[in-house]
Amino acid sequence: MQVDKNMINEKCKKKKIIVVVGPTSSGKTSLAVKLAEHFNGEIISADSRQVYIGMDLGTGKEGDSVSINLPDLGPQSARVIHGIPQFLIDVATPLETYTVADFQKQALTLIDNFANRGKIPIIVGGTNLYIQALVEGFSIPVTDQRELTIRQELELLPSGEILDKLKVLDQVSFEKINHQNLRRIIRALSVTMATSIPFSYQQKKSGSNFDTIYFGNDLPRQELYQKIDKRVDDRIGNGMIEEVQSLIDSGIPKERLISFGLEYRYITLYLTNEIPSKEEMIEKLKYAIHAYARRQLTWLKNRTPVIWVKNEHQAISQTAKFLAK
RNA sequence: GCCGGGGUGGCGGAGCGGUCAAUCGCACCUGACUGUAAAUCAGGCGGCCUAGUGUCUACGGGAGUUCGAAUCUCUCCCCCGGCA
Repeated sequence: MQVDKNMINEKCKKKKIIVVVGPTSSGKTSLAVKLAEHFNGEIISADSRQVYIGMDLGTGKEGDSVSINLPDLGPQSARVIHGIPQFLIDVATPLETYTVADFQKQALTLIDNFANRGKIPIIVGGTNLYIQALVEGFSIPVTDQRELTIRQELELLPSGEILDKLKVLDQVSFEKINHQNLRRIIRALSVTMATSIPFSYQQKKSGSNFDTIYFGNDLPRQELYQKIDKRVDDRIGNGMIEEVQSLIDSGIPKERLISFGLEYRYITLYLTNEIPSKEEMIEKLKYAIHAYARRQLTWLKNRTPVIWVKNEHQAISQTAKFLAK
């Protein structure tokens, strides 16, 4: 009984955060801005590509680019829409590697800062891993130079050898991760080797640090695809190809751009003639984005309790209840 | 009109007498996911059901040959190229 009471107190102490998720092109940003306006919030972007400076059209950054001086934290780059700032945009160069762990740390810092200023944190973005890591408090296995070196060495080995090693050192990961998925197999092995602790034992959750409500815009699949296609056409018209060209010109390696996926991948392939025609590139890009949207939905479907809304009014009334409780 | 080539699943495209409900690619559907995650990877994909070495309808239409046809023959329809 006493335990129960503590748990309730604990729960009440948790910070409330609002999270807007959903597939690309589903209108997350505008929903988030509406909620922020309505409930005195500020936005943290959870988008693994919008963090990069100079990748604007291709990632769909919106609003005016500004620098905001936050107490204790100093100047922060942000984009402002209708007076609402969005943080964690333009925080790294495309040559730097920005990871979930960076996001987790920076978002946590910002949430504290928001709390001090009486702002409700609204997390919006398509990178579901980032959101889950933040909300559920993933303790992410350490990566240091040693681990990176081991990883690079492993990448040169034949897959059979890599699998044999993993089987010996971390049976759980060996069984859990699909053997074709070398990227994840190698990461599990390199962490295990670098730390001498099986990767699978290190994937802990500290539990939810927050009292969280999730929203997503509910859209029929066909309508989603149409919006995606239109958005691609519009952005091409607005100079997205030129943006990628200028990234190439500024010295970002083609392989790096290709590794970003979607617009950066397909446009780079077109600019380097690996995809000969513009029409073909655009078609492939659209289909790739459809597939990406499906992956996002799969993720959410099986692990996130999303309230799917038809319009912002539904989200606003649900949020009002959530904040009042 | 004549001479060639061709009509296969939502699309592209294999198959050219049996092991074909039909290789493969695309679209589409489903799933995995803890320091690259817009990444990386896996499965499904004619209908039906008691879900199976089950059943039905299928390779432009029709008629044949054959134990057996998407595969051979005839005929009709339609496309493409050449000659008129």
